[in-house]
Amino acid sequence: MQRKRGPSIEDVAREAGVSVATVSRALRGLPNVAPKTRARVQDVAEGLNYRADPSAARLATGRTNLIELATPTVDGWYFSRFLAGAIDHLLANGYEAITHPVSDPDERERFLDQLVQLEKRVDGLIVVDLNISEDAASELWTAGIPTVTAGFSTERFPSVIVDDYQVGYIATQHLLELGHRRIGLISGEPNHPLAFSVPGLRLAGYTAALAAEGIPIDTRLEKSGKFTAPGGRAAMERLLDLDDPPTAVFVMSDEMAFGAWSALQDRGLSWPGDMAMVGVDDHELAEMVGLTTIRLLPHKLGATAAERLLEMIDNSVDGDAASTPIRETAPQGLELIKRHSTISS
Amino acid sequence: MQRKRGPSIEDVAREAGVSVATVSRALRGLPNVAPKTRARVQDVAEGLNYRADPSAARLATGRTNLIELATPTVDGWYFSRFLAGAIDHLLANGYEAITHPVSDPDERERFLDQLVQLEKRVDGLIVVDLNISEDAASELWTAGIPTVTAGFSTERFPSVIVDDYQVGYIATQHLLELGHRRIGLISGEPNHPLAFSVPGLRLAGYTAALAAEGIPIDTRLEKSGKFTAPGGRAAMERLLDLDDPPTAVFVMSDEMAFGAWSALQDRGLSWPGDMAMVGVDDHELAEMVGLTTIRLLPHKLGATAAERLLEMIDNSVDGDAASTPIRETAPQGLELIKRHSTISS
DNA sequence: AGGCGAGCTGCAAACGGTTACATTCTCGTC
DNA sequence: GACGAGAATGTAACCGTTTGCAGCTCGCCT
Repeated sequence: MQRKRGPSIEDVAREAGVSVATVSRALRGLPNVAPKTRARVQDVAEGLNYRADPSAARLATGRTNLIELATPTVDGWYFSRFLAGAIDHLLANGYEAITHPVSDPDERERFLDQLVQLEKRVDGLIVVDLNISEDAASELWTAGIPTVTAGFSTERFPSVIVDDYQVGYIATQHLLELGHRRIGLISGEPNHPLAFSVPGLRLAGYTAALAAEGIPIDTRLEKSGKFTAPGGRAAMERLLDLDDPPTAVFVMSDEMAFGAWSALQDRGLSWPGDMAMVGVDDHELAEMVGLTTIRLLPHKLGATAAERLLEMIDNSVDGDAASTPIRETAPQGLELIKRHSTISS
Repeated sequence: MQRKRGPSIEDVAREAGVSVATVSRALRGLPNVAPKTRARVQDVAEGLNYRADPSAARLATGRTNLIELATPTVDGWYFSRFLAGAIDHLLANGYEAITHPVSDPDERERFLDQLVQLEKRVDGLIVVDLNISEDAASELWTAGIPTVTAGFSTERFPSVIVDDYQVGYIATQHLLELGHRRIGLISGEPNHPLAFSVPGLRLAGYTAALAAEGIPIDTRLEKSGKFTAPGGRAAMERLLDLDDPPTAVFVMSDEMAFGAWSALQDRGLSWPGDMAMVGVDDHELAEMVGLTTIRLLPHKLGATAAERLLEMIDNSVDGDAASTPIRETAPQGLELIKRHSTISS
């Protein structure tokens, strides 16, 4: 039960009175085609409503012009912007993007198992925050799948990462500079099966900043939850329920921070007086509610990742001269945006 | 300069001592293959690290197992959730999703021009809120590209839509019932080049609800801006700058409403006393700030659109018996979620 | 006039699967 | 032991491009 097939290159060739080779060359804009021939071929193709079948071209060339983008979700604030940045860049360079959310542990398992299946399906792969093991990376490598990772890095592939340790450090240091000494932490799930390293690194930065001031770590001030507003809200409630709540808190994402903020509201508390807060991301709404945060610009990160990937693909064409993998850290730098959640107006 | 090619089906056939046809059948799980033969083939394939080339299969079968998803953006709250819902459904049914953001007018022009190019590239298309003309739809139809539209509808293709007229009506009616008589409107760009019909329909509902109460329309109370928080904020500021601002406002999206809310905050105003507000979407944060809103569940809409598309594809296989296109309105109904932005606690 | 190279074009072999149709087994049955 | 049906397998055409190589045509130079 085949789909109806349209005209093929052969039909165009016949109609135009040339060979299929010439049609192919003419339509793809290759040189060595007489201008009038090209024009005639184009006219015929137009008239016949001819459209080349990419599957056939892919089979012949071995290139698909498809890039796979794997992210934990497609609808989180951070990831959707990362995707937007990456896709824009890909589209501008003649590639199409296959987006592949890998949310729960099961899916992740399946995804990792079948990673290498991507071999002939796509020209390249961008993996965001889904830490793949070095073993899996090796498989990808030997399978010859150009890959760029974001949010984590492997031995052989280029990566685009945020210095999450610095994120934690800078945020915490800011609170310390304001005189806070009891600083809480609202973390994304640290040992989530997706095992992305972001929470761990930010925690390390937070811890180090405290240690640098000689402040003992009190793990009761560390709460975690999902990387969402409700997650942040629940975590903040648990902090507020403590006998001796912190005076400030570092929240690992703005969305969590919004949730945390609403927990404050519910109890009639406000920032920065009752609780200073710094988030991460610089969500559009952060400015609206006056949340101090660290700007990450995921859109730009995505674009950079795509850029690196395309470079990698271009280079792998001539000679497998795979130079040392670039680990590109926060191409845009980290910017702390100070607002009312830490500094009273 | 070809990419390195892996083992082909022929290599497997030789090694396993069978024909390529048998390998093909064995690996795809077709019947009429002796169990032991199948096992041997699988072993050999495994040992050789064989992976079928989808391009070849696509060429032979004419099916790509690819679906294109075109949306105005990939990172808006509504669209990213729509995509998530659609992609989940597609993935679960063996399809991959190509996401294609079409944001600015130029891109839209290009997209519409090349719509028909999708013919042999994908098995189906979902177009969200990018009103395509009936002409373009006809082209798609004659090109035989199974399509489902969302957010708008065309003559021949199934569509999944929200009753945006009702959205406007219900929201406004709610405000009327609370006794408001001067009700403002904060709209998404009504004559945005993307020309999606959402703002227009919601406006019509708003207008009708007012008319039903015999309230004259005051267009000075209608402001519009981008479908974002800053857009909503700016619009609200212009409303507040009026000599005689409204006592309530219907805002066409929650994100805009958040911006509008922050404009209130800036002036020391609060809802529902100074300004009652109802939004649309039921964004996660709506609950946190207590925003009354109309729940849309884009995730479910996306899933439904994908479902309809796959049905359409399955049906078009046997007989072109294209039954009358289904126009499916808000499969989940419209729910008004009442919160503090309209009803004091 | 003959030679030569550049510019165009064509031929035909891949690329790697799928599948209609033909062929060969394998048994149970009479 | 011949027969026949159905299961298992093989043969080969086909899907629609790309591209290396060869051949042809001209104009220009000597």
